Amino acid sequence: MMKRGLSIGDLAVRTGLSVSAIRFYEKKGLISPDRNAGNQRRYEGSDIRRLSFILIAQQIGLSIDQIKDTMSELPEGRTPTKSDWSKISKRFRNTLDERIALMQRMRENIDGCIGCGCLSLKACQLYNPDDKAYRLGMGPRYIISDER
Amino acid sequence: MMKRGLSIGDLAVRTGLSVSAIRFYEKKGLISPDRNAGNQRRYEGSDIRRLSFILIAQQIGLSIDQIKDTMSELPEGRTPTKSDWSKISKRFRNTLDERIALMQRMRENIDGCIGCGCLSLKACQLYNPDDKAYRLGMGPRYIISDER
DNA sequence: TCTTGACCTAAACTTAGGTTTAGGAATTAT
DNA sequence: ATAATTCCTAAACCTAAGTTTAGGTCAAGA
Repeated sequence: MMKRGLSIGDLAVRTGLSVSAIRFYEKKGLISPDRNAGNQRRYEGSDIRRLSFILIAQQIGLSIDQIKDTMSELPEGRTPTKSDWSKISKRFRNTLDERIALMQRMRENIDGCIGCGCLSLKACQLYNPDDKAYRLGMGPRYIISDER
Repeated sequence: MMKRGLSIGDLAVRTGLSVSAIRFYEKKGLISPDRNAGNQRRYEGSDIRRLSFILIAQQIGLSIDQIKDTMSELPEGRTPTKSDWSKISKRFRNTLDERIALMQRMRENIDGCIGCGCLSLKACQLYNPDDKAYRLGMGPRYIISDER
Protein backbone atom coordinates (compact mmCIF):
# COMPACT_ATOMS: atom_id res chain seq x y z
CA MET A 1 0.00 0.00 0.00
CA MET A 2 2.98 2.38 0.29
CA LYS A 3 3.44 4.65 -2.67
CA ARG A 4 6.80 4.13 -4.30
CA GLY A 5 7.60 7.60 -5.48
CA LEU A 6 5.73 10.45 -7.02
CA SER A 7 4.50 10.51 -10.58
CA ILE A 8 5.40 13.42 -12.80
CA GLY A 9 1.88 14.75 -12.39
CA ASP A 10 2.16 14.65 -8.62
CA LEU A 11 5.42 16.54 -8.81
CA ALA A 12 3.84 19.10 -11.11
CA VAL A 13 1.11 19.74 -8.57
CA ARG A 14 3.59 19.99 -5.70
CA THR A 15 5.91 22.44 -7.45
CA GLY A 16 3.47 24.34 -9.61
CA LEU A 17 5.53 23.51 -12.68
CA SER A 18 4.03 22.07 -15.82
CA VAL A 19 4.66 18.48 -16.69
CA SER A 20 6.35 19.51 -19.90
CA ALA A 21 8.73 21.79 -18.02
CA ILE A 22 9.73 18.97 -15.69
CA ARG A 23 10.47 16.70 -18.65
CA PHE A 24 12.39 19.54 -20.24
CA TYR A 25 14.56 20.00 -17.14
CA GLU A 26 15.30 16.32 -17.22
CA LYS A 27 16.40 16.55 -20.83
CA LYS A 28 18.69 19.39 -19.76
CA GLY A 29 20.21 17.19 -17.08
CA LEU A 30 18.84 18.99 -14.03
CA ILE A 31 16.99 16.01 -12.65
CA SER A 32 17.19 12.23 -13.21
CA PRO A 33 14.22 10.27 -11.94
CA ASP A 34 13.93 6.49 -11.81
CA ARG A 35 11.44 4.62 -13.92
CA ASN A 36 8.84 2.13 -12.81
CA ALA A 37 8.09 -1.18 -14.53
CA GLY A 38 5.94 0.57 -17.11
CA ASN A 39 8.65 3.15 -17.93
CA GLN A 40 6.94 5.96 -16.09
CA ARG A 41 9.02 8.45 -14.12
CA ARG A 42 9.07 8.11 -10.34
CA TYR A 43 10.36 10.93 -8.15
CA GLU A 44 11.44 11.23 -4.55
CA GLY A 45 10.36 13.91 -2.13
CA SER A 46 13.74 15.55 -2.37
CA ASP A 47 13.11 16.25 -6.02
CA ILE A 48 10.54 18.83 -4.99
CA ARG A 49 13.34 20.77 -3.41
CA ARG A 50 15.48 20.33 -6.49
CA LEU A 51 12.82 21.84 -8.70
CA SER A 52 12.13 24.61 -6.26
CA PHE A 53 15.77 25.44 -6.32
CA ILE A 54 15.60 25.70 -10.09
CA LEU A 55 12.68 28.10 -9.89
CA ILE A 56 14.40 30.32 -7.39
CA ALA A 57 17.60 30.31 -9.37
CA GLN A 58 15.68 31.37 -12.44
CA GLN A 59 14.11 34.22 -10.60
CA ILE A 60 17.56 35.34 -9.64
CA GLY A 61 18.43 35.33 -13.30
CA LEU A 62 20.52 32.19 -13.82
CA SER A 63 20.23 30.24 -17.03
CA ILE A 64 19.53 26.53 -17.11
CA ASP A 65 23.17 25.85 -17.82
CA GLN A 66 24.31 27.95 -14.91
CA ILE A 67 21.83 26.22 -12.66
CA LYS A 68 23.12 22.88 -13.80
CA ASP A 69 26.65 23.93 -12.95
CA THR A 70 25.60 25.18 -9.57
CA MET A 71 23.69 22.01 -8.77
CA SER A 72 26.60 19.87 -9.82
CA GLU A 73 28.09 20.70 -6.43
CA LEU A 74 25.41 18.80 -4.62
CA PRO A 75 26.47 15.35 -3.34
CA GLU A 76 26.22 12.59 -5.91
CA GLY A 77 25.39 9.46 -3.99
CA ARG A 78 23.01 10.65 -1.31
CA THR A 79 20.00 12.86 -0.95
CA PRO A 80 21.21 16.41 -0.32
CA THR A 81 20.77 17.63 3.23
CA LYS A 82 19.52 20.96 4.36
CA SER A 83 23.08 22.09 4.84
CA ASP A 84 24.06 21.03 1.34
CA TRP A 85 21.35 23.28 -0.03
CA SER A 86 22.21 26.02 2.34
CA LYS A 87 25.78 26.00 1.17
CA ILE A 88 24.98 26.49 -2.47
CA SER A 89 22.28 28.99 -1.72
CA LYS A 90 24.93 31.31 -0.36
CA ARG A 91 26.15 31.75 -3.91
CA PHE A 92 22.75 33.11 -4.73
CA ARG A 93 23.08 35.75 -2.12
CA ASN A 94 26.31 36.88 -3.70
CA THR A 95 24.90 36.85 -7.18
CA LEU A 96 21.93 38.82 -6.02
CA ASP A 97 24.15 41.30 -4.25
CA GLU A 98 26.04 41.91 -7.47
CA ARG A 99 22.85 42.33 -9.47
CA ILE A 100 21.54 44.77 -6.93
CA ALA A 101 24.73 46.77 -6.88
CA LEU A 102 24.74 46.98 -10.65
CA MET A 103 21.19 48.22 -10.74
CA GLN A 104 21.96 50.77 -8.09
CA ARG A 105 24.85 52.07 -10.16
CA MET A 106 22.52 52.31 -13.12
CA ARG A 107 20.00 54.15 -11.06
CA GLU A 108 22.57 56.67 -9.98
CA ASN A 109 23.65 57.32 -13.53
CA ILE A 110 20.37 57.38 -15.27
CA ASP A 111 19.35 60.97 -14.82
CA GLY A 112 22.74 62.24 -15.70
CA CYS A 113 22.95 60.09 -18.77
CA ILE A 114 19.60 60.89 -20.22
CA GLY A 115 19.74 64.52 -19.25
CA CYS A 116 23.30 65.44 -19.98
CA GLY A 117 23.48 65.24 -23.72
CA CYS A 118 26.39 62.80 -23.71
CA LEU A 119 24.27 60.18 -25.29
CA SER A 120 26.64 59.19 -27.98
CA LEU A 121 27.18 56.39 -25.46
CA LYS A 122 30.87 56.42 -26.10
CA ALA A 123 31.68 58.02 -22.79
CA CYS A 124 28.55 57.22 -20.86
CA GLN A 125 28.66 55.62 -17.43
CA LEU A 126 25.70 53.47 -18.30
CA TYR A 127 27.81 52.10 -20.99
CA ASN A 128 30.73 51.23 -18.81
CA PRO A 129 32.38 47.97 -19.78
CA ASP A 130 32.41 46.60 -16.20
CA ASP A 131 28.69 46.58 -16.34
CA LYS A 132 28.37 44.53 -19.42
CA ALA A 133 28.73 41.24 -17.53
CA TYR A 134 25.08 41.10 -16.69
CA ARG A 135 22.34 42.43 -18.87
CA LEU A 136 18.69 41.81 -18.26
CA GLY A 137 16.75 40.41 -21.13
CA MET A 138 18.50 39.76 -24.37
CA GLY A 139 19.39 43.01 -26.07
CA PRO A 140 21.65 43.33 -29.05
CA ARG A 141 24.19 40.54 -29.12
CA TYR A 142 27.24 42.62 -29.88
CA ILE A 143 27.13 46.12 -28.61
CA ILE A 144 30.54 47.30 -29.57
CA SER A 145 32.10 46.29 -32.82
CA ASP A 146 35.77 45.39 -32.73
CA GLU A 147 36.55 48.34 -34.89
CA ARG A 148 39.49 46.32 -36.17
CA MET B 1 29.14 70.38 -48.91
CA MET B 2 26.90 69.90 -45.83
CA LYS B 3 26.09 66.29 -45.03
CA ARG B 4 22.38 65.67 -45.15
CA GLY B 5 21.99 63.11 -42.43
CA LEU B 6 23.87 60.09 -41.23
CA SER B 7 23.94 56.78 -43.05
CA ILE B 8 23.00 53.64 -41.17
CA GLY B 9 26.65 52.72 -40.99
CA ASP B 10 27.52 56.06 -39.43
CA LEU B 11 24.81 55.59 -36.88
CA ALA B 12 26.08 52.11 -36.11
CA VAL B 13 29.54 53.51 -35.41
CA ARG B 14 28.14 56.29 -33.24
CA THR B 15 25.93 54.05 -31.12
CA GLY B 16 27.92 50.84 -31.12
CA LEU B 17 24.92 48.97 -32.44
CA SER B 18 25.08 46.69 -35.43
CA VAL B 19 23.51 47.78 -38.66
CA SER B 20 21.18 44.81 -38.54
CA ALA B 21 19.99 45.77 -35.06
CA ILE B 22 19.20 49.30 -36.22
CA ARG B 23 17.16 47.96 -39.12
CA PHE B 24 15.46 45.59 -36.73
CA TYR B 25 14.47 48.42 -34.38
CA GLU B 26 13.03 50.23 -37.35
CA LYS B 27 10.97 47.19 -38.28
CA LYS B 28 9.71 47.18 -34.70
CA GLY B 29 8.66 50.79 -35.01
CA LEU B 30 11.21 52.33 -32.66
CA ILE B 31 12.76 54.62 -35.24
CA SER B 32 11.67 55.98 -38.64
CA PRO B 33 14.44 57.48 -40.75
CA ASP B 34 14.00 59.33 -44.01
CA ARG B 35 15.31 57.97 -47.26
CA ASN B 36 17.58 59.66 -49.77
CA ALA B 37 17.10 59.64 -53.53
CA GLY B 38 18.68 56.20 -53.77
CA ASN B 39 16.41 54.75 -51.05
CA GLN B 40 19.10 54.66 -48.42
CA ARG B 41 18.25 55.54 -44.82
CA ARG B 42 19.31 58.96 -43.56
CA TYR B 43 19.32 59.73 -39.85
CA GLU B 44 19.48 62.87 -37.78
CA GLY B 45 21.74 63.48 -34.85
CA SER B 46 18.83 63.10 -32.47
CA ASP B 47 18.44 59.51 -33.55
CA ILE B 48 21.65 58.72 -31.75
CA ARG B 49 19.91 59.66 -28.55
CA ARG B 50 16.89 57.59 -29.50
CA LEU B 51 18.99 54.50 -29.96
CA SER B 52 20.93 55.16 -26.80
CA PHE B 53 17.67 55.37 -24.96
CA ILE B 54 16.73 51.98 -26.34
CA LEU B 55 19.98 50.49 -25.12
CA ILE B 56 19.58 51.91 -21.66
CA ALA B 57 15.98 50.78 -21.47
CA GLN B 58 17.05 47.27 -22.41
CA GLN B 59 19.63 47.23 -19.70
CA ILE B 60 16.93 48.14 -17.27
CA GLY B 61 15.00 45.15 -18.47
CA LEU B 62 12.30 46.59 -20.72
CA SER B 63 11.18 44.68 -23.78
CA ILE B 64 11.10 46.26 -27.21
CA ASP B 65 7.35 46.64 -26.95
CA GLN B 66 7.59 48.37 -23.62
CA ILE B 67 10.25 50.67 -24.97
CA LYS B 68 8.04 51.49 -27.90
CA ASP B 69 5.21 52.38 -25.55
CA THR B 70 7.47 54.52 -23.44
CA MET B 71 8.86 56.36 -26.44
CA SER B 72 5.41 56.99 -27.79
CA GLU B 73 5.22 59.79 -25.24
CA LEU B 74 7.89 61.76 -26.97
CA PRO B 75 6.63 64.68 -29.09
CA GLU B 76 5.52 63.72 -32.58
CA GLY B 77 6.28 66.72 -34.75
CA ARG B 78 9.54 68.03 -33.38
CA THR B 79 12.89 66.75 -32.30
CA PRO B 80 12.68 65.81 -28.61
CA THR B 81 14.39 68.22 -26.27
CA LYS B 82 16.57 67.40 -23.33
CA SER B 83 13.61 67.93 -21.06
CA ASP B 84 11.42 65.57 -23.08
CA TRP B 85 13.98 62.85 -22.57
CA SER B 86 14.45 63.76 -18.99
CA LYS B 87 10.77 63.40 -18.34
CA ILE B 88 10.47 59.90 -19.66
CA SER B 89 13.72 58.86 -18.08
CA LYS B 90 12.15 59.41 -14.70
CA ARG B 91 10.02 56.37 -15.35
CA PHE B 92 13.18 54.38 -15.58
CA ARG B 93 14.19 55.43 -12.14
CA ASN B 94 10.92 54.14 -10.80
CA THR B 95 11.16 50.90 -12.70
CA LEU B 96 14.66 50.41 -11.46
CA ASP B 97 13.62 51.16 -7.91
CA GLU B 98 10.98 48.47 -8.13
CA ARG B 99 13.40 45.96 -9.58
CA ILE B 100 15.89 46.71 -6.87
CA ALA B 101 13.31 46.42 -4.13
CA LEU B 102 12.16 43.09 -5.49
CA MET B 103 15.65 41.75 -5.58
CA GLN B 104 16.27 42.94 -2.07
CA ARG B 105 13.18 41.10 -0.89
CA MET B 106 14.45 38.01 -2.60
CA ARG B 107 17.79 38.41 -0.98
CA GLU B 108 16.23 38.63 2.44
CA ASN B 109 14.22 35.50 1.90
CA ILE B 110 16.71 33.35 0.22
CA ASP B 111 18.45 31.77 3.16
CA GLY B 112 15.24 31.08 4.92
CA CYS B 113 13.67 29.58 1.87
CA ILE B 114 16.47 27.32 0.90
CA GLY B 115 17.29 26.37 4.44
CA CYS B 116 13.91 26.03 6.01
CA GLY B 117 12.44 22.97 4.42
CA CYS B 118 9.36 24.79 3.19
CA LEU B 119 10.39 24.24 -0.33
CA SER B 120 7.17 22.83 -1.60
CA LEU B 121 6.96 26.45 -2.79
CA LYS B 122 3.30 26.61 -1.94
CA ALA B 123 3.89 28.85 1.03
CA CYS B 124 7.27 30.24 0.17
CA GLN B 125 7.97 33.95 0.28
CA LEU B 126 10.06 33.68 -2.81
CA TYR B 127 6.98 32.51 -4.51
CA ASN B 128 4.80 35.33 -3.49
CA PRO B 129 2.34 36.38 -6.19
CA ASP B 130 3.21 40.08 -5.90
CA ASP B 131 6.62 39.22 -7.09
CA LYS B 132 5.57 37.46 -10.20
CA ALA B 133 5.27 40.67 -12.21
CA TYR B 134 8.91 40.73 -13.05
CA ARG B 135 11.04 37.71 -13.65
CA LEU B 136 14.52 37.80 -15.06
CA GLY B 137 15.18 35.61 -18.05
CA MET B 138 12.43 33.45 -19.38
CA GLY B 139 11.67 30.66 -16.95
CA PRO B 140 8.66 28.41 -17.20
CA ARG B 141 5.81 30.16 -18.93
CA TYR B 142 3.06 29.15 -16.56
CA ILE B 143 4.16 28.48 -13.07
CA ILE B 144 0.88 27.72 -11.47
CA SER B 145 -1.78 25.78 -13.26
CA ASP B 146 -5.36 26.99 -12.95
CA GLU B 147 -6.20 23.94 -10.98
CA ARG B 148 -9.67 24.24 -12.46
C1' DT C 1 -13.12 -5.65 -17.72
C1' DC C 2 -13.16 -1.71 -19.84
C1' DT C 3 -12.73 2.93 -20.28
C1' DT C 4 -10.97 7.27 -19.04
C1' DG C 5 -7.32 9.84 -17.55
C1' DA C 6 -2.20 9.98 -16.87
C1' DC C 7 2.16 8.99 -19.16
C1' DC C 8 5.56 8.01 -22.96
C1' DT C 9 8.61 9.82 -27.02
C1' DA C 10 9.85 12.58 -30.87
C1' DA C 11 9.36 16.36 -33.42
C1' DA C 12 7.47 20.63 -34.59
C1' DC C 13 6.14 25.15 -32.97
C1' DT C 14 6.56 29.59 -30.03
C1' DT C 15 8.59 34.29 -28.54
C1' DA C 16 12.24 37.67 -28.12
C1' DG C 17 15.79 39.83 -30.04
C1' DG C 18 18.49 39.77 -33.23
C1' DT C 19 22.11 37.74 -37.09
C1' DT C 20 23.16 35.76 -41.53
C1' DT C 21 22.64 35.02 -46.28
C1' DA C 22 21.39 35.83 -51.01
C1' DG C 23 20.89 38.67 -54.78
C1' DG C 24 20.77 43.26 -56.26
C1' DA C 25 21.35 48.58 -56.37
C1' DA C 26 23.72 52.89 -54.81
C1' DT C 27 28.05 55.27 -53.25
C1' DT C 28 32.68 56.19 -52.83
C1' DA C 29 37.44 55.79 -53.88
C1' DT C 30 40.99 55.40 -57.30
C1' DA D 1 35.34 54.54 -65.55
C1' DT D 2 35.71 51.00 -62.76
C1' DA D 3 36.37 48.58 -58.54
C1' DA D 4 35.43 48.26 -53.82
C1' DT D 5 32.24 49.53 -50.29
C1' DT D 6 28.03 50.23 -48.41
C1' DC D 7 23.27 49.75 -48.63
C1' DC D 8 18.72 47.57 -49.95
C1' DT D 9 14.98 43.74 -49.01
C1' DA D 10 13.29 39.35 -47.91
C1' DA D 11 13.73 35.30 -45.91
C1' DA D 12 16.05 31.91 -43.35
C1' DC D 13 18.51 30.95 -39.22
C1' DC D 14 19.89 31.28 -34.12
C1' DT D 15 19.35 30.56 -28.77
C1' DA D 16 16.71 30.01 -24.58
C1' DA D 17 13.20 27.98 -22.31
C1' DG D 18 9.56 25.80 -22.88
C1' DT D 19 4.74 24.26 -25.12
C1' DT D 20 2.02 21.66 -28.34
C1' DT D 21 0.86 17.90 -31.11
C1' DA D 22 0.67 13.24 -32.79
C1' DG D 23 0.52 8.62 -32.08
C1' DG D 24 0.79 5.23 -28.71
C1' DT D 25 1.13 2.82 -23.80
C1' DC D 26 -0.05 2.44 -18.74
C1' DA D 27 -2.83 2.65 -14.61
C1' DA D 28 -6.89 3.29 -11.80
C1' DG D 29 -11.78 3.54 -10.89
C1' DA D 30 -16.75 1.89 -11.90
